[in-house]
Amino acid sequence: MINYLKDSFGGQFEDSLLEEIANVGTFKKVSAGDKLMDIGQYVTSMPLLISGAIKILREDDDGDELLLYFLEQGDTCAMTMSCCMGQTISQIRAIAEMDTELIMVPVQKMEEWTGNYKSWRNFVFESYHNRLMEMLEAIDNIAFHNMDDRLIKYLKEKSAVNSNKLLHSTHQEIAYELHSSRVVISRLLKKLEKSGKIVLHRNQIELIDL
Amino acid sequence: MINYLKDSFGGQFEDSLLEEIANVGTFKKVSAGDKLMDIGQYVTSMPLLISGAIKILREDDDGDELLLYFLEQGDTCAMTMSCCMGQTISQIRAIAEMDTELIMVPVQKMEEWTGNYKSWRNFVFESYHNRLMEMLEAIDNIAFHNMDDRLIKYLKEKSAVNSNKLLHSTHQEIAYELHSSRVVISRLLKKLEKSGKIVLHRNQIELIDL
DNA sequence: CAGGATATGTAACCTTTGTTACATGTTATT
DNA sequence: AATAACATGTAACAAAGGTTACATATCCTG
Repeated sequence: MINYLKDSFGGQFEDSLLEEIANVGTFKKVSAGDKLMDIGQYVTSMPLLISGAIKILREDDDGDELLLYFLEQGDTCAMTMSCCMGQTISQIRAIAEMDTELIMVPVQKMEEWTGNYKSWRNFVFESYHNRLMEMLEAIDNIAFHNMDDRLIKYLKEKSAVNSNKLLHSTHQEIAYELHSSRVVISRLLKKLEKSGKIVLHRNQIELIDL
Repeated sequence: MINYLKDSFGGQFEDSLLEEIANVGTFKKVSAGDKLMDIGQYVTSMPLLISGAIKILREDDDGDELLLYFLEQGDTCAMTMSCCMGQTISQIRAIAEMDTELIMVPVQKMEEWTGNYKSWRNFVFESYHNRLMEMLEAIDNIAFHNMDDRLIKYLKEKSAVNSNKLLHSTHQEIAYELHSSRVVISRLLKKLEKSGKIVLHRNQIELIDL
């Protein structure tokens, strides 16, 4: 486990902290689509991402979803930390975007390290910072941009996270994550295809020139 | 100054920390409408709110605004902290909602206290938590609710922050903060008036039964 | 008090997005 | 191969919100 840790977090944590994490943390593998956390659940450990990616979603009262951002290697979930500290329930849903490896650290340790390790403190603050920035970006997207722009951005991000120009998504799935409807997404995708920016297949979207 | 501090933060900080804050902090009074921070500015001190309220806004490339949330007594600006730590520029605009008193603390101290005072650490984390939750709420508003609901919520919040059922706002101002247009806001306000929930005057809106 | 600036009311129209309905095509199951 | 389940394409329509234009009312200032 210590090697995994060094690969993903070695630059920023002292060896003694890496050892501590390795001692109390548990290694975990999840498959694409697995639900790691849901709205209303209590949070008892925080994840450190070794590989893969996790998508973070918000849901409204009617069960409609909205993709907020992705977590990737070296990230952690600021929401989790936030909830741990306040002993409150999760406000977000976390779903593995692909097969993902992570290390789960019990929340008690988190508090302890925050007092003892400056590097951990910085990591936690930086993590909060990153999440706040991603939330701002999410707000920019929905407040200031039309669905066609949001769709393009979504496709690009999905492609980047998966390191693949070929996306395995249905129109319905995209509609869920953008909080829109399937018909609207199909319409806009078709427009993008007609302008030569993508090619549509069943269950797949090929990014050509976005 | 120490007395102001005790009133607003006494419950959570040790006396020794309160004294330190009083020593290095500078007391500041701002008037309603004053701009405390703008997008792109460097951040060199963090504000602790003693009284009044500050509204936090996001702006897009075209200069259109969106109200994110209010800061009130006992709050601080997580964005500021976030920016201080990372030495980055502000991503938000802060404008005094009313006459406001605050204590400005130099950012260097902030880092130091984070190591030395557990109560300060908790305050910082709690602050991050609160801001993340408010950002989520802002996202819920714009993503999941129509303009009429958002307007009602806006009026209620504004009323609560100002402790006043009579709001001194023009339709144009409201349109800015909700990122809409004056005509739309006038239309919706008129609808609310017709259903007996508010009464409209020039420069003023009276909340009756929202 | 005349004239300009500001605030509001309202109609007509347009664009974007969402909804309903149905057709067609593809995949999986039996 | 027949059938069900799923994915996509598309038309027709509805609703929300944005835009333009103009009328009217109120306030401020010289």
